[in-house]
Amino acid sequence: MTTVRTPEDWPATEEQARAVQDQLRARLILDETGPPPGTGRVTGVDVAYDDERDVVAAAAVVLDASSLDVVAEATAVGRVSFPYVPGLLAFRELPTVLAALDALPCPPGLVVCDGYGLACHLGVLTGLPTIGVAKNPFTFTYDDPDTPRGSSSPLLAGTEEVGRALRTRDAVKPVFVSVGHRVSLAGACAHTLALTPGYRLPETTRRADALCRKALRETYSA
DNA sequence: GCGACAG
DNA sequence: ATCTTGTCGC
Repeated sequence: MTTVRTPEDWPATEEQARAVQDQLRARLILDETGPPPGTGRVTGVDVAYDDERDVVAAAAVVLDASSLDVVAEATAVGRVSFPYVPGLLAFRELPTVLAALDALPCPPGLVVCDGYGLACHLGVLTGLPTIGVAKNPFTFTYDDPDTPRGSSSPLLAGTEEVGRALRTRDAVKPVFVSVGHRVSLAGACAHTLALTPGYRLPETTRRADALCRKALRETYSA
């Protein structure tokens, strides 16, 4: 119910993919604050691969934003539709993620993605508010944030701030938060902190990661 | 030009 | 992402 999928969104070549991404960029909404952290629902999405068999499994796990309890979940399995090309991850991951989101019995609320452009791409395609939380800085640079949880520092592409390195646990490697669609960077960081009461990574991505791995396993045992 | 790089 | 054992620590 949230999917918008047209043929031109899923190009076969790198060149076409870049052209599609350039088109989608114009539809990004970056002037909204986003939903208040701790309210409504928050959904994590993730995918697991079996490159041997060319299979990809995606999961979407919906949490109550206040309690962080799981209120719904769905999975989808498909074929790998695009190679891993840094900068074009969305074309590899999103087809199956969209299928998993479609299979949910309720609206997902805010969606949390692993990685950078994924959240932007998914947000534009679905209209949903999205944010990105990555485990690595990719090609960007940053200075180490202060030790306490909640500290952050700019994530930079040259001099442009493209996100924040955000400490979610005292003295532990930060996560890398970026905006997706319809949520400010400050809002994305606030959501990330609300989703990390006990671990470095957001509960959304932890739950989605576990579920897509299980879905991939069960693809063979069932 | 080459290498590295989210997942 | 995935391949992979044990190990240190709360």
